[in-house]
Amino acid sequence: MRKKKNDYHHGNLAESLLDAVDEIATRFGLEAVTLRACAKRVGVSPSSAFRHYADKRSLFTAFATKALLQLTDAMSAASARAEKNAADPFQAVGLAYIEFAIDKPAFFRAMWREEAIYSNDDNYQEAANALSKHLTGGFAATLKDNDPDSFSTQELLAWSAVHGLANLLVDGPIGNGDSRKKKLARAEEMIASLAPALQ
Amino acid sequence: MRKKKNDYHHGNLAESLLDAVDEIATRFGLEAVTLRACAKRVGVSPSSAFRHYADKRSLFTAFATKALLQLTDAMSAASARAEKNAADPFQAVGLAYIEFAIDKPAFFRAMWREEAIYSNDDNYQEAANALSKHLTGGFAATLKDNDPDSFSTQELLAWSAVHGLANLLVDGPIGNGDSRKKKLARAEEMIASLAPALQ
DNA sequence: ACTCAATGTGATCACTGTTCACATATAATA
DNA sequence: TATTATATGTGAACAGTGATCACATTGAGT
Repeated sequence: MRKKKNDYHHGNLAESLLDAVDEIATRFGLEAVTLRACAKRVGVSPSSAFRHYADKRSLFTAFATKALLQLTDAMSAASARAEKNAADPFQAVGLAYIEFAIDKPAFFRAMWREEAIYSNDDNYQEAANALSKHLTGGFAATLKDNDPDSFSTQELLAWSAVHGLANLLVDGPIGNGDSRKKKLARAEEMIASLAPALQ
Repeated sequence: MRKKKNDYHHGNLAESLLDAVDEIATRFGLEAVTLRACAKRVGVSPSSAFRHYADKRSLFTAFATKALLQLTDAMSAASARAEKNAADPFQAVGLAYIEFAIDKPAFFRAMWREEAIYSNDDNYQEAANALSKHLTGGFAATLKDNDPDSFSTQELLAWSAVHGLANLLVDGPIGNGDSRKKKLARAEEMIASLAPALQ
């Protein structure tokens, strides 16, 4: 969204660049995301990006941070919805996690890519901690939880299973040709089968 | 290993380049792996790499393939060892998977990086299938298995949990400062806790 | 109306993957 | 053994990349 008259100042470049990352990554893959391509897509000169991000890695860090926040929101929403519907909350939250990975693979891929981001960035860590807290708090308050500040074995198992399937679906040999619906059905099965280990 | 007298022909460039990828990725991360850096490390001109790999992505594909083979071997070995020692075979195989991820993060990261490899490459697919077969065959013959050609829910759960924890350890917020021993202990706990879901 | 900090530009740099004509070594053949 | 053919390595180039910096343009606060 540029202003009408004066194109010189964009007005919302920092955020728009993140959108550009999303669009390019979604269409051509994260590897194809180029600072110049993002700038061009936003309609701005390449060097202008550096007024908002120190370097490419910083841009990716902001993108990953956004991903963490979105996922946290999705889990909260799923948890609330399940509570209202008296549905199984762990099933709902776990499914939301995998749904996010399937629907927004660019965000999901960027989220934990240690090598492409500054994982000690303040905003990033804050978002990561918020997500972790969601999980150590009993996987979004769906599991019994003794110590809210560290992962119990069961919390770790729950996260690992969900995170693992999400990864296998996005970047692995599982469900390659399958429809979204089928993938989610598969995920639902898997999560359900986990129940006996989460008593 | 160069010949002594005539440096002109390297003799084993294709394989040596893969070693260079490993070394550079292990030291500085996969993102830092550059064709020119690999060539320099091997002591050869940058363009010579193209006699053996069509492009950088092909080199990465070969590297990922090597990773798949190594992981398959490690799982086989663990399975055999467990059988000999009458130890729990699933525990052993799952732990071998995570051990591989911890000890060879460069290989583990490259293995399924859909966007950086040609995942339809013949050799890659063959190696991926070999690994999958290991798993659909009952997670390395440790789980009861009805259909060896597809993943049962339990097989999928087992792989997801192990794969997920491996990813969280390598590229995630779990066990960041922890020692190798502590990470493996954590993994062992998690795998053990999975047992009730694998009946 | 004027200043000044914030934001965008264009030229330029070193480095990257890639190509290609050419150089060199090994293997095959005569 | 001498000669050829094939495989392998080289050096100079190319366009595209992230990054820097002096400069241009703007809008907010005085």
